[in-house]
Amino acid sequence: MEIVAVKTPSVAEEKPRQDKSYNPQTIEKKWQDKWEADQLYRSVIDNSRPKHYALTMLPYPSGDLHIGHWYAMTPSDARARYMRMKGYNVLFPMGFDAFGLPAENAAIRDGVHPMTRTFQNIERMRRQMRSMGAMFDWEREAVSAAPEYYKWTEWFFIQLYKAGLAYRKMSAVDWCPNCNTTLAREQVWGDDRHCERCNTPVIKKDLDQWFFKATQYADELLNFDGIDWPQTVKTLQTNWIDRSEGASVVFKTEQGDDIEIFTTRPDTLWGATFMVFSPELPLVNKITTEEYRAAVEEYKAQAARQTDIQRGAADKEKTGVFTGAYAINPVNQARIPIWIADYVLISYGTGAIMAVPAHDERDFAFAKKYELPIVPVIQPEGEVEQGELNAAYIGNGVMINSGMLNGTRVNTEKGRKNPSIAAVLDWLTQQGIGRESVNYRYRDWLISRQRYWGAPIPMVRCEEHGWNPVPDDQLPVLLPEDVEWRPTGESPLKLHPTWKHTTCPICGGAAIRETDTMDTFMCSSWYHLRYLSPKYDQGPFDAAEYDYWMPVDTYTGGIEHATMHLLYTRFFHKALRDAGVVKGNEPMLQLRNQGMVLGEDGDKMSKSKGNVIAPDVLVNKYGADSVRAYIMFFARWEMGAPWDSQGIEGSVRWVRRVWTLFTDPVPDKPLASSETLKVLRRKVHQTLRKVTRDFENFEFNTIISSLMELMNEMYKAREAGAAGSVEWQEAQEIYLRMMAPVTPHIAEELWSQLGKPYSVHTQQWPAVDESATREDTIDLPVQINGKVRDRITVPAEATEDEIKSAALAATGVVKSLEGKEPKKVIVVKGRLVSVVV
RNA sequence: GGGGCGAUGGCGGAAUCGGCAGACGCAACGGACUUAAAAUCCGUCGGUAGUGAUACUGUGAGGGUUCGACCCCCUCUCGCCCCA
Repeated sequence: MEIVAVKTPSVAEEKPRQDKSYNPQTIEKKWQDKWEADQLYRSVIDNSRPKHYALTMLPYPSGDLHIGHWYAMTPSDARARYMRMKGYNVLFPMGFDAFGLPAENAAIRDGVHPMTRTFQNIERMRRQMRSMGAMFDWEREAVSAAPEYYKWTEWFFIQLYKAGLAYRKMSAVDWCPNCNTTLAREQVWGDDRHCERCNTPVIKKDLDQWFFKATQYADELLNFDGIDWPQTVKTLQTNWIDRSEGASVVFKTEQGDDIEIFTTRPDTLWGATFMVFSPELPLVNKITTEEYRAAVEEYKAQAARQTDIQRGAADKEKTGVFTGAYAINPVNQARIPIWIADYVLISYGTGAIMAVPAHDERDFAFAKKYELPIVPVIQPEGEVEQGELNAAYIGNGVMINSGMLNGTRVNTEKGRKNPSIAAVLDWLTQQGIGRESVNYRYRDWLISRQRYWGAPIPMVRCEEHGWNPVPDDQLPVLLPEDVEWRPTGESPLKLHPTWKHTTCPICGGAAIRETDTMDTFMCSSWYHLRYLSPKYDQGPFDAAEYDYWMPVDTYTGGIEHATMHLLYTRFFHKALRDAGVVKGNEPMLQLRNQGMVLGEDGDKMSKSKGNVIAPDVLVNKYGADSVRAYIMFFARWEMGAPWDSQGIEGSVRWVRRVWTLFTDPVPDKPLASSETLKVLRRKVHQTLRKVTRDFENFEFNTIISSLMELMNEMYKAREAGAAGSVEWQEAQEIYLRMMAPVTPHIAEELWSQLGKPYSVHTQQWPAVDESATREDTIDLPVQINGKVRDRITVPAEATEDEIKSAALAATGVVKSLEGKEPKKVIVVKGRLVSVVV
């Protein structure tokens, strides 16, 4: 018999918690319905108010809203609400990134059509999102898999094509044999180069594919002027593009074909004693001599098998084989052997390098192993003679063995800042041997996917007229609904009996449609534009809406998209700008990244680990307000942290204690002293100042702490008889307005119970009364040689001399000084007094 | 191997410009209420010594700058991310 140990939560645990009077289930439903009926969150153009476009990354409709979605969305929602109360006309839309592999893979598994599944999932997630109480304007919802959306994704493809930014090329691409599709470079992960979706190691495959000329924008993408983005994202994008300055130099081979190489160190050209080609370089076949052909073929086969391991890893032993061929070093006519080695990658530069073993570590290791010549061309300054090198020399010095450029200084600067490089660049140009050039690791964007569930690439090919875009009046090219799901490696659209047959837009003759679909990053590169006018059919967006709302003022989402979505969308915007479709240089002015919620075990949440936290269960148990509060409270937003099921109790208590504070009958007490009321008012305005600053800075956790602190003070003031005073009333009104962005439902309910006008969410954010925040007296610690020995209380406006004498007169100070004369007394106003003896 | 980010009580975290380290919360412990439990309320809560006031010590480790360092500088250890 099987023994099954299942941890089922007790029924009591799952049931909504009953409370005397606070019942989140009731009030949350009540206000959500009212807000919707009143269209409280409709955002319409209003030229009398400044606009604020707040955007949070749209989710993929995977089926259920995850706690991670809440973590991303509720603080963004709270801040959007805060901005609205600050007087901005706020747009905070939501939608779904609805094309993509998971739905199609599920269809292959169980036969449910991706469209059916996707739209069912969207319906469920919409419902779950409503329970969050977010201020999403659902009238502006956009779904990328809907024909009225992807019509314009196709249209954008055509605009880029017409602008000369889309082209078709046969190329070796990363191919996932499990997903049966190509992957962009950033969709290939890890040391073993696996597919980001299914973890299968990728292989290389040659296919004819569509690309966007993203590299044309490489330099502009490196410029982040005018946008407030986290330094880490800027660094990640900069490293991803990886611009390097150097020279392109043509080497002749004895077999006839020239080969151009890129080098960042043209000043070491005279030390190039051999060349290394990538095994995949087509030229290898041509130059390999008969004597070496067998060895070369064997090495190539071995290298191809190793695509799944780290070929270029620094700690890996370098291997390679000689091709039997020779090249001529153009600077000194030296005859140098050509090798192939797997540490030279076909994807970087031209797939071939000049090897300078004396001054490059990898080349040095290679030369030592295969006993190739090593010729030093940089001599450390001051040294006259070098023995045999036992390591590559990388530092400063002067050029030697370099003909007429001998004696030129070499430093460690890159590009023209290095005098030796500058001199060689000029010399190369003058001699016509090479030219100054810039190389990027960044590649053009591979758009084609051999899958069904994506936006069709709106191109047709005719024997006579080649590739042409589908005319605008025939857009969208609709996906056929009746397709076969067999994962064959061909696009399902290709196997469809009729779909691909069409006519040529030029001659009207028979033509064939492109049967690949677009990378879904194409859909998400412009969704912020579709939100502006999701039902508009004269163009991708309504120009009036664009002019009012764009650019996005605040964009929030995960940092994992740094080199993917966030880079694509910047490229896309710039390309559209040049195609005359949009204005401005950047789509999103301010970016902030949230961290990740981990499982309670500290691991990434996953179904297989069983550590997934379901927000629906929490909402049912505690109410959305408490869940929202805890999400904002439990970690630094940009850091994230493991979930803590016990920790949420603190936020639940806070919400309930606020309820009690506002709804319990006023205690029958004599009115509090004016001092008590003054202290209360001071705390209220100090808290308001802090909360305001924290909202500005996305510091959500301390917003909640400050509100908890103020609540504790209000409880004390209430005990002291503050209730009923003007100060108490002000405290209540400010408190609810501060709370409204965080816990919108309870704030609205208590606001209405106070008899204040609907809605709390359309109230002005309260203004800080700076005079109220000032303290009358201040406590200052007095340090003697850096150790706190006493504390003094002085009037807030005390002068430095008064503070000094008060400090020296303090009993603890006198005792510690033991009659010694202080050498120096430092008074830091409002902070402390430091006495040095 | 290179680059980036980080390390603060049992836990999550706070400390705005170099100025009282540990706000706020969780957990734990003690108490009140209750027939009892839950909930609620009050209190304690970095470590060591002490009945205690208090003293010493303490922000990954070691050093430096400074009247004063979680914060700035140098070296190192560990963790995460990106690139090789």
